[in-house]
Amino acid sequence: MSLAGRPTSKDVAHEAGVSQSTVSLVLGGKWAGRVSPATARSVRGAAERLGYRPNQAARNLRLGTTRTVLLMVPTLSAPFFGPVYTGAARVAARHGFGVVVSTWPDDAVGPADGPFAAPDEAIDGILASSMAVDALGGFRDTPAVMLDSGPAGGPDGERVPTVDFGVAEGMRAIAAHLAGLGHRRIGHVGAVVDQWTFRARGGALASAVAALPGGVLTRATCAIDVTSAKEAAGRLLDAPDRPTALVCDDDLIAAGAYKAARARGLDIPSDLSVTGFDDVLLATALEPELTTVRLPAEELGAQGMTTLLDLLSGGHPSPRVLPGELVVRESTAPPGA
Amino acid sequence: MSLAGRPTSKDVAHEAGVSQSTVSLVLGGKWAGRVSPATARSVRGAAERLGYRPNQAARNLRLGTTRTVLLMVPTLSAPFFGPVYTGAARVAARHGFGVVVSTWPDDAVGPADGPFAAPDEAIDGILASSMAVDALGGFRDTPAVMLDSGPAGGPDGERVPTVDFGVAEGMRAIAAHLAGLGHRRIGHVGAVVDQWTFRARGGALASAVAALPGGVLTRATCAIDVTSAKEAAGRLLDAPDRPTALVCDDDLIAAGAYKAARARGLDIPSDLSVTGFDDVLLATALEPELTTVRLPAEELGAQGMTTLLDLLSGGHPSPRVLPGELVVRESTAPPGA
DNA sequence: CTGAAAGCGCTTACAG
DNA sequence: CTGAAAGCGCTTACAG
Repeated sequence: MSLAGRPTSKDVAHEAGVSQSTVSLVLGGKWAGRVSPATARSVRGAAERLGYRPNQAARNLRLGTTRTVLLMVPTLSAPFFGPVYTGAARVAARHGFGVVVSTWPDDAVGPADGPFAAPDEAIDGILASSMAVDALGGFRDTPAVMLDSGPAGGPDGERVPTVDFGVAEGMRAIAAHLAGLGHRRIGHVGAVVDQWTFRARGGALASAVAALPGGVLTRATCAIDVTSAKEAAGRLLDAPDRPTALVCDDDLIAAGAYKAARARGLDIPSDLSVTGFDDVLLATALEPELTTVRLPAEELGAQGMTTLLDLLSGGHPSPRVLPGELVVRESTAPPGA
Repeated sequence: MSLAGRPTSKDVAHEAGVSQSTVSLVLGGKWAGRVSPATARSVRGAAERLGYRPNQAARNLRLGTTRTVLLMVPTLSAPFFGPVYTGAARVAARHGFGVVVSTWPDDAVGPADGPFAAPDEAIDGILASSMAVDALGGFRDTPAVMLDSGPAGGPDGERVPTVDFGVAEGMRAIAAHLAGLGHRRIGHVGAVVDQWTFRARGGALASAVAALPGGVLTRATCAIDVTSAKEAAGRLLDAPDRPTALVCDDDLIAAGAYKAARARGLDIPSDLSVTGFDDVLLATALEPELTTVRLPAEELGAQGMTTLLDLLSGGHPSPRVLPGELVVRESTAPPGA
């Protein structure tokens, strides 16, 4: 065993009484028809006994790969992206890959290579989540998978594998829930963020309300923060024929809508129904607890990594869609209940 | 230039008309007195022109290091740890280090090596955040820095460098704020989590109230979730001589306290003052906005990584304490206001 | 002050 | 079916 304490393939070879090549073949799973089953077995046994783990640096050097994937997210401070990372890192680890994160645009060094600067480390692939259109500009040559960025994924309509949430379907579930309760005048508090998911949410809601007999949709937009959301929701509530339900693009926006309602003496849900989107921790911390659509964030990361690994090994993964789930809590009720 | 498109130190050597060794010496910053300034300058110029970036895999293989640090956190789903990672990764990247995350105990494979299983990848060091005592058991031989784990950091009282928040000081600020408002009967809704930070919070509050003339402290504990917190706060509010202020160990617990108060028809802050701890997004989403102590999570990660890097290069970093900041919002007022 | 050479631990043609 | 050898790109004694 090497002095540093960590056994190498040479040690395994010595222990098993074979050559280093044979060890590599067996442990790399490429021995079929090239090494006798008995030899293979003894190599495995030796590796096990020694607690051998291949040196990734050597492997990477030899293969010219890094076994590192870059996850690009808008921010890690929003509660949504922690789980995305967790899911991605979990499946990456199972395949001996590491995940480094870069946030955008915060950490971008400059616009030289497009929105993103080249990463410090060399990487094998990119997982880009919730990006604005064409954000991937500078990385045309690196295998990439786009998450939560729409089925058209990729700059210039190039085919990039995608994993998305079924947000339109989720929004339709909210609209149906509200319609079933008797709501007809719906207010949409939308996020002014240049991301596919918000366009999809807005579009789905508009169609659903248009298809509803007597349905009327009003709309105000805001940034995804409580103050801005409160102000936008207030505009909707102060209009004549105020809506009986406010559909918010995000749970945090719903928190702002709560404040706007309370400031006007409106009770939730008896005077006003409110819905969110995402189902983050906040949803059950609010009072009343928020009716919203749960988006499986960790699953997005996991499926995204699975897709990227497939792509890296030469596959042609097809687009995936992860359904959202309507979670009915206490913030919705029949109008004037 | 190598075929793959990425220049190597050989390419730089050729471009500058020197040997590979000289390139390595210059770019590694070890040329003082060994290479002439003129040569050094020309090497730098060549590297710049070619856009040379050293191959980390080769460097790691040669040096026997991985330039990878493991960040261990209880979970990435709590809003606190995303920023910790961000801060750590930011300073790591500046030094060519990557950060991999493992959550505990979720991802632990088994108790064979103590609470933590050996990581898949070889690593150079560990950053352990908010761990229970002795959680580091299995890693005695790896350089580690403990974050948010108390100044006594490390198993068996071994000296492990630490970075902590000034939570006692923060809790004293809350107590002083409440005392200044006129509160004497204080209820503590504490987290039943085996972490230093919560013991420190509880201890500091107990001392502060004990030192307050006429001060009376009651106490209930709960898990860090809204339902459990609501129940614990309720017990305090239902006791005779109910407290006029509830000091909560965490912002999420404060959200539960809000619910307990409302369920009893108590207005915040006129009937009851409530404080939180951490200042996560939730604090301003609640109504009224929460008075709390801001803990610089991203700074914790950044300082922790700085400390670990210092340790890895042979230094003896001394413990650091990051002060928290009292943020007074709308959830506190004089009793009976 | 500068260069030739060894070697980190792997994988993969190549030869037998 | 198995082994000897080359080489990935670095850093660091060592020789000059």
